[in-house]
Amino acid sequence: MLSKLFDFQKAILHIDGDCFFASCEVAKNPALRGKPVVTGMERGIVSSLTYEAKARGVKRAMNLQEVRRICPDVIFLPSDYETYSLFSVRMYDIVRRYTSDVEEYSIDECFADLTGLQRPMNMSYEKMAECIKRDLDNELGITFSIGLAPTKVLAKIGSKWKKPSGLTIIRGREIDQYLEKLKIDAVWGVGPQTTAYLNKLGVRTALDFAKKDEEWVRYYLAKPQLEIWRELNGEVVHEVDINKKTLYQSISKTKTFTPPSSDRAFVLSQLSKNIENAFIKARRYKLASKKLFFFLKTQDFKYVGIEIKINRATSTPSDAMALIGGRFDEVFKKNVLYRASGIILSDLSEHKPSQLDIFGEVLKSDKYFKIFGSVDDLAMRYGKHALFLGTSWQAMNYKQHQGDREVKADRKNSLFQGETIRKRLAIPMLGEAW
DNA sequence: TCTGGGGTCCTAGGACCC
DNA sequence: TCTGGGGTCCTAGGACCC
Repeated sequence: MLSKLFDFQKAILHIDGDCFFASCEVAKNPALRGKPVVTGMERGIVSSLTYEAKARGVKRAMNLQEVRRICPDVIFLPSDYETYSLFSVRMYDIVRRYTSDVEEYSIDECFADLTGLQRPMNMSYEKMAECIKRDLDNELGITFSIGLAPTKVLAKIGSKWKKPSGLTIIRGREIDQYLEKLKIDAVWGVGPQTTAYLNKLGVRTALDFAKKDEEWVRYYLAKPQLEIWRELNGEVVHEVDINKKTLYQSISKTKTFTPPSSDRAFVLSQLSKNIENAFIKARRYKLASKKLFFFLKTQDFKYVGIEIKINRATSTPSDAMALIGGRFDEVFKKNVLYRASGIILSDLSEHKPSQLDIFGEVLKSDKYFKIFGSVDDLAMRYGKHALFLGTSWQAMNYKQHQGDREVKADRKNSLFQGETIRKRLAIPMLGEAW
């Protein structure tokens, strides 16, 4: 009797940790409970914040000084991803006590499909949602907001409906009541561009959109929006996907430097450092890349970059810098101010020991691979960037100015040590050529 | 939110082939 | 040289998400 409408429909749960990172910190250290806690210290920018901090006017992406000014007793902590990941795994495991149909959507969110479980669990869907929430809140010391609805898009709306610590059930018959009060841009998958476009077409609320007929949607919009439209109308398009996300499709590293610069050597060294960091990550996951995209971001937020394809996948920055260095000037222009540089590694594959080829390139590349194996070992012992490319030198020693404060570039060990080791291993000063 | 960083997926259009 | 039609693959760029 409780959920007759669900008999013909799916029962999808969306579970969302409330201000997850900050909540993990509080759960880890109960003395912080009730205080304005913020994470993101390592970047000097607010990443996650407790409701106490929010109540004081702190917002995401706010910088350290600003936060200190409006909330002097703030507790600003560095991000601790290891801990957050542990909480994340515990969250998934608790939900899996009820159903194996769990999609690990992100570190603080998951979907679960409860369809057909009332008999085996001897519980209504509502009751299951309540139990899951109770277990999560009690066992993790973090509150969660949950949506229960016939589709993923609607379940997302449910979990956002009442925060923090809400449980919102959207039954098939009640969908319109919710959509009526929801602005279109609050729908999952509808961003600023689509919102502006839909507004122009007279669509303001999620209900305005859901009430359009299919022809209208097909005429004015594309596949992703058509799918959202279906889901808003209670039709399942996006199944809960229990397959773990496997390999990365891409690995990227970007860094903004302040103030912006038009100094070629400086900008190149920033890029070089990003490239090193990207490959450190690639090697950690035993991945090699065949496609490099490097870019610069101008002061007016335009991206300029070039894609370079490689015949043989690489996992070392030396290979990459050899290619990118030669083409850097196709992107870098004199007298232009740049505010960031970045690299995206894609076309990733598992790094395999290579075969010899007739050009000798492989030998050279393999040598680099071995060297960077040693670099990673050294990093484990002495800290990240104990050793780095000559081209990254400037970036490693660069002190960022942010307001009146100096932020040291992340360099834990003395440059001298790095330099010495670099010379001993005869890693070429790639920067010299450019 | 005048803009940090790391990702994924979709699509239009060109190249090339039969 | 001009004429059809259809398929696949790739790329560049856009849009969105956390």
